[in-house]
Amino acid sequence: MAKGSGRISEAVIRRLPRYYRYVRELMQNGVTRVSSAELSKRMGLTASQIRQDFNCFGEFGQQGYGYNVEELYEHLTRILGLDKKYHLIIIGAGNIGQAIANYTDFEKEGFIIDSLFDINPRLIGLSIRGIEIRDVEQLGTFLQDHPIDIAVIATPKSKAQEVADNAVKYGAKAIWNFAPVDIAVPADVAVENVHLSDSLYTLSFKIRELKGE
Amino acid sequence: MAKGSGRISEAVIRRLPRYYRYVRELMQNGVTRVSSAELSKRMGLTASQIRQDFNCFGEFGQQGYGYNVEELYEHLTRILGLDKKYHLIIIGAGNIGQAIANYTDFEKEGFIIDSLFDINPRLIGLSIRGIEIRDVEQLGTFLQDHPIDIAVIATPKSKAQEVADNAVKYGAKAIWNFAPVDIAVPADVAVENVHLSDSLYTLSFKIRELKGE
DNA sequence: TAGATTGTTAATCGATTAACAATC
DNA sequence: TAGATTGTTAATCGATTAACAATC
Repeated sequence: MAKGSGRISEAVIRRLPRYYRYVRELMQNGVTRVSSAELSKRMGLTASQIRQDFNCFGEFGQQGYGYNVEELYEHLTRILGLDKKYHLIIIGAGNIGQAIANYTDFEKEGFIIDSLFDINPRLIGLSIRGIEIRDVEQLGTFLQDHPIDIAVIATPKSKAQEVADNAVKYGAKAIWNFAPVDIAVPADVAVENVHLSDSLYTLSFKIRELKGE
Repeated sequence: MAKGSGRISEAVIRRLPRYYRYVRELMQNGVTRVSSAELSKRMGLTASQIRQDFNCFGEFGQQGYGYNVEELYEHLTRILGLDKKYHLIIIGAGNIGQAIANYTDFEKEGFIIDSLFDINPRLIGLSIRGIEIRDVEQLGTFLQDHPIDIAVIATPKSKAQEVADNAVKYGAKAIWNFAPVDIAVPADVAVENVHLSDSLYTLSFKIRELKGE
């Protein structure tokens, strides 16, 4: 099977952004080369695993040398699809929706927020960083004129599946869901469920566990 | 080895909050019993895995009957440590810090936010939902008088490790980190790194993958 | 060249799934 | 009782780690 064409396991996918972060950091610090052994020490993984992971996508290193940091960074950028631009909308302009809209780092990475949507008349018409909050009723009309890649779901859980379905119907290729419910999507749509409360509960679990109860 | 005392794998821990959510939903819908087969269909897991997972913590079911929903919910609540109260502080009162402070659901679950902290003089002295924003310089003094369980890190990444260290020094048992850097903590402290950008990058990865590129 | 480190195969480990006796 | 479904053991699968030949 040709490199880069095989199905990548979820475990590997989860590690990719971490590699990207660590290698970017090295690059920013002016480091020009790194071995899997050095990276393994920094990241708390085995060198073996790092080499296996990279080799899912190609041969990025050189025997006796290691990896060229800049090259590796470029590979990871491309693998993650971060060499492209993505158009987003945020559905739900409450706390989370606004926090994401205000977070400028995503835009620097090529994730462009085209609009927010909400059901609340007091919010509709306002802008966040110049991004207009529109009536969620206009979602379909808007998407017909402005094709998007990613719909961010930041509604209460009761509306989450419905607005996600709508976004998919109008061409969204991915759902980034912050509502505390698992969103179901067709097989050709990507979904990431970010469950903040789940994350918090694992902390209370671990606190209890560490206390030895 | 006695039930409930063995080391629980990370994979099981990640599924626990999901079980909790689904079982709570069943309970709220008035369902009184559920079999592992029914739950498996709803959650997209195998019935075998569900039974294995539950049996890490005890024997919650009954042959020929299944699981009593209310009992199972109580077990999961206790397992996750959600039968207790937790005191939190939020360090960094920017977008994410404020969004979390405004999110009232956590409080309902027993996670009490005692204070926010920031470095910005314009924010210090303000309140969010009655929770005061204090000068981050006062973190140590505050924690000496108000012991906390969880420190939420919502600072820029350059300050994240430093404020986490400080929180741990003054008795924090867990770190909930939203800064885009991996926080290191002693072995007796729990940590959850919530990397929103990592999550977003897996979406761009998957979009590319689904397109078959 | 000699030393270093990769890419890759083989071995190990752990997690998931299947099977089924126990029992409600 | 007969049917259903658990708890648990055994089998399978996949992911991680170890080892090492290839090679820079």
